[in-house]
Amino acid sequence: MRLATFNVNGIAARLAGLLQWLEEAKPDVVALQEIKCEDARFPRDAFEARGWHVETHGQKGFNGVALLSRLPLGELSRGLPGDPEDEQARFIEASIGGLRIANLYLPNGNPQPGPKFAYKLAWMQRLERHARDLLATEQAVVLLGDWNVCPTDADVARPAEMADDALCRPESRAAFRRILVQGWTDAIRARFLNETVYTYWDYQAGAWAKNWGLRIDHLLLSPAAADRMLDAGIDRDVRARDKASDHVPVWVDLAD
DNA sequence: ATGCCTATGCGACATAGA
Repeated sequence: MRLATFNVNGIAARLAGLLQWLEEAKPDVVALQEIKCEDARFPRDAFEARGWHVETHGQKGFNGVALLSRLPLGELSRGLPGDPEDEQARFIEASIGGLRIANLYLPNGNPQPGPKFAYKLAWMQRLERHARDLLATEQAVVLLGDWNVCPTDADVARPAEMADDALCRPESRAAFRRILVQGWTDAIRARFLNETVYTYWDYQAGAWAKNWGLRIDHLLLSPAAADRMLDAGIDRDVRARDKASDHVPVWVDLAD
């Protein structure tokens, strides 16, 4: 079973490219971030016509997440628990084929310091609590998405230039680490232990051509899920295509 | 030190991204 995460940076702008990648990569479940549309405007028909089950948690203009699945989705929940006042669409979770799949779009947090960074850290604190609850089920859980955190300097092409960025701040990294050490496996880092791999390249300054990237899209596996991991990868060639997102698809294969 | 690019919205610039 192949599970993937892909920040599409606008589903309307990315529909053709996403459909092409789905045909090539043949994932079973895809977690999308930054669909940038309300639920009613998500191009659900294009996916359903190709055999996908679709669930969305969108909002106008910004943010928004969705799950595509070959199998039906059950026990659906929208929004990260812990703050009923939070109106940003950044989280959707469902059960698919015996797995619990949680799709997140973690706040960017820039500029830092400031209210956006405070929101990021508060959101991560809520995520830490929810991640602990998910682990306590002892189910196979995959917590995947755009985390907007570079876990270490090994995940940043130009660490000196990024040192004060919200994606690299010690507070962001500590919050990520607090979740990781609960017992999650970072699938990509486990697969590429000592390799330099990125999942995002800025549109600006020729970042792709210079391989000035970041590793910010992560798949965290609960112990029961990690036991089933067969392979993981980053479809980096997608970044070179016309009308590409600034992120590329990142995936893991789990034994059935 | 800053902008570099891209997407969206009721749009002719502003905001957000990372």
